[in-house]
Amino acid sequence: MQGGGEAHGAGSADGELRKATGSDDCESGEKKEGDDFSDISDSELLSLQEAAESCDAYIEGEGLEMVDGVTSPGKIDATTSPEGQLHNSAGLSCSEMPGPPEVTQRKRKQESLNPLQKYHMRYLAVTDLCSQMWCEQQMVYKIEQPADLLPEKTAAMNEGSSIHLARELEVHDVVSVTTRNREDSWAIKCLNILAMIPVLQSGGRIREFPVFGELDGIFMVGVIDELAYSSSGELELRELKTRATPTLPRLAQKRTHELQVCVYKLLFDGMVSGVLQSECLIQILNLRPEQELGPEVKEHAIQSGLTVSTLKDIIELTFLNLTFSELPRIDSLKLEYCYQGDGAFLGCDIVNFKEKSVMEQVTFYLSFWKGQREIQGVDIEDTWKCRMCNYSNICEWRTQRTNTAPYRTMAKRLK
DNA sequence: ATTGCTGAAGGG
Repeated sequence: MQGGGEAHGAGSADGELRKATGSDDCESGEKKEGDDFSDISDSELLSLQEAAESCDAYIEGEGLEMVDGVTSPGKIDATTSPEGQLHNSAGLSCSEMPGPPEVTQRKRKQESLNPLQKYHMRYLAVTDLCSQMWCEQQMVYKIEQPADLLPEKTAAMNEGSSIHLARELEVHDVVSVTTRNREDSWAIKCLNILAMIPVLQSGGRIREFPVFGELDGIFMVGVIDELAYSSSGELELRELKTRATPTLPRLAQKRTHELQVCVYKLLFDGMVSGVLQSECLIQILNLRPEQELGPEVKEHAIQSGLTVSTLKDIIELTFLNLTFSELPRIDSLKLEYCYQGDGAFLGCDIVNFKEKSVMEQVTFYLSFWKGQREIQGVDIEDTWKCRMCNYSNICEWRTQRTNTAPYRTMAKRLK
C-alpha cells in the first residue's frame, strides 16, 4: 500500500537571493567562458559581493556579469522537522475488519478529499503540470512514495541542473540566505523579483524569475528560466533544455515543454498586469502578514535599499513595483535544446501561444487535482514511457490497460 | 493546534 498523505516535501531552511552585480567588469561586460563555478569558496563570494555593492548603480544592458555563491551546507535551522509524515488511516489494509468508528469516519473523510487536500498541497508547481502531462499516474506514485525511498535523480538531471546553474551565474550572483519560515522564503522571492524588475526595465537579461498566481482556482508557482529582449525589442522567454542524447525530444516530451512556457507566460502576464492581489497571495498561502522578517532576510532587504520589516510590507512593495513598472507582457516563447555532452546546440522552437488552448489544457490537468475526474495514465500509444518508469511493476493503470488491450486490438482489426 | 506544511526545476 502507498503511504499516502505525507507532507509534500520536507524543505530546507535556506533561500537563494539573486543579486544583480556590477562587479569589476560593469563596463567591460566580458564573460569568462569555461569557469568552474562549482567550487567557489565563501571568501571569494564575499569579495565578489563587496565588489558588487561598490558598483551598485549601474544595472544596465550587457554589463551584468554574475558570479557565484554556493549554498553552504551545515547550518541546519530548526525549521521543518523531518517527521513530515502524517499517517492517515487510508493505508490500513484491514478491509475485513470494520474497525472502530472513528477510523471508518476518518477513512471516509480521506476518500472524499481531492488530491490537493489529500497530499496537503496549497499550490502546484508549473513543472508538476508537466510531469502530470508526461504521466499522471507516475506523478502520483512519486508523490505517494515516502521521501526517503524516492528514486535518486538521474545523472542527466544532475547534469542539467549544473548547466543551468552555470548559465544563471553568468547573469547574476546567487547568495544563500538563511530563512526561518515560509514568510521568510516568500520575502526572498519578493526580493529577487524587486531586484530583477529594474534590470528588465533597462532592457537587460535576467534568469530564474519567480512567477506565481492563480490559474483556474489553483495557486501555481514557477521560475522562468530566462527573460530577455530580442533584437526587435520584444520580450522573449527562453527555456533551455539540456539533453543527455544529441537529439531533439520526441513530440510527447516537447509538448510538456510547450505547456511549461505557456503557463509561465500566463503567470508572468498576470503579475505585471495586476491580476493577483497581495491579500490573495497571503490568504491562499496562509502566510502571516505581520510576521517580522528574519534577521538575514532583513539584512539583505536593507542592502537592497528597502525599509521593510514585515512580510506584508515586502509583498505590497513587490506588487506595486510589478504593476507600476509598466513591464511588457511576454511576446514570444522560445525553447532551446542543447546536448549535455559537448554543449552543442541542437535546435530551438518558437512556441505558439494560444490562450484558449493553453487554458483548456490547464483546466484538464487541474481537474484531476480538484477531484473532478479519475486519474489517467498514459495513452496506449505512449506505453513506451513505461519502459523507463520506476513504478511500471506496480502500476495499476498499466494492469488495467493490459487487461483491456485485446478488445482494443479487435476493435482496430474490425476498423 | 481533534492542526500544520512545500525552494522549482532537473530529463525521459
